[in-house]
Amino acid sequence: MGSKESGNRTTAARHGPEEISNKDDKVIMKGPWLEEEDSILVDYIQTHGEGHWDFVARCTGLRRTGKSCRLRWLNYLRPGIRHGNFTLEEQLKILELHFLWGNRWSKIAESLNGRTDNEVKNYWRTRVHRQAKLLNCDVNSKEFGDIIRFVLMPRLAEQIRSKSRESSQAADLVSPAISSSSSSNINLVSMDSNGKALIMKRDHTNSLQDQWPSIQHDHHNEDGGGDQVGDEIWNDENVEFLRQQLFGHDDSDV
DNA sequence: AATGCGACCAACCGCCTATCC
DNA sequence: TGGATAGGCGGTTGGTCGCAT
Repeated sequence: MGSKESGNRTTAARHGPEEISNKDDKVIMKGPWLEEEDSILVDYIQTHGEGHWDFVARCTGLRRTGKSCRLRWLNYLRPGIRHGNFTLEEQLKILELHFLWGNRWSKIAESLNGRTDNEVKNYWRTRVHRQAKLLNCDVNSKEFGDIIRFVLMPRLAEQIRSKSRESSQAADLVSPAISSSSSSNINLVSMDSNGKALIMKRDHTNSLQDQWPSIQHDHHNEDGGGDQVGDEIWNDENVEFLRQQLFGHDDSDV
């Protein structure tokens, strides 16, 4: 995901696991997993299947807790896991689904092929929180939620559409964003010819799905993904755009 | 070259729920 | 029915890296 480190990160190579005695005086390992531990776990699960994690930990002789084995498998070793940068579509989907479901990371992750809840959560807590801070907003505030839904998301949708057009791909991606559930009306957003957001009040009787069909992701990269360098929604251009929408002027000191 | 700082992310923690006995 | 246990999930921590100074 991040540009700083990616791929098969076995941190134990740099800083090994630590032995801890638990309350039963059994030694358990904590910290980064060793490659050897990984292969033991993978071998076991390929033979016996997932589940019964405490049993797995005991049977394999891994001095890990069942929980630790489960986490390592689900977040790292499981087949089909994709690491690397989120694509624009994935980032947009995260914003959309977070609006719908809140911090239901595992539920959101289910909708993103090969991504883990941990990755989605980390994305939200690093990127989104940071941008909220830069915009002087509380990430949980209605103000920030609105600016994401009514300004950033339609803008991204348009960017994705143009990109799809460019690459001659079908791109029936996103319809206008919808307001927070706390509001009695639903705000519909579109953009004027200058790219300025137009926020309109809507009747709340229209269903969410009617107004904003789900983003389609069939076309996204299945073979490793996250390779679209530069597909960062929080780029300078978009952040500046958000600032202008929020504060109505070019204020890069905010 | 050394240092400080922010970003990133793997792994752990603690709570909640489901299941079993 | 209720206690024990395992699994699942969201929140948090801490190590590492890259960049700025």
